Amino acid sequence: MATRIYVGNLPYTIGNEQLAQLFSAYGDVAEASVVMDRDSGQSKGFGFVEMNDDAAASNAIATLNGTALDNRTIRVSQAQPRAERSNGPRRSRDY
DNA sequence: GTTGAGCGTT
Repeated sequence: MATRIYVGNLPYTIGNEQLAQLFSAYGDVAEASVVMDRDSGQSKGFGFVEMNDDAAASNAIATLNGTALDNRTIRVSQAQPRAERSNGPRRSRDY
């Protein structure tokens, strides 16, 4: 089972590899990505981590949630499903 | 700075 984790309130100094290493301490990280702004390339302040072991993921969430990283108190929780990028909600012609 | 895209214009 894979668990996807949302990590919010991240410092802009955090990258996807640092995020991966942060969570890899609690279990095997399948995927880790910090959301970057497409235009500026800067971190949006949050990211996502996917772990194969849901127990390790839950442990990582419980441990890392509410902890201060750099100078920010990060928010860690299970991620919500993301919109489909192939056929997302079109807002052109919003009636 | 708090839930991810991409779009090249439909």
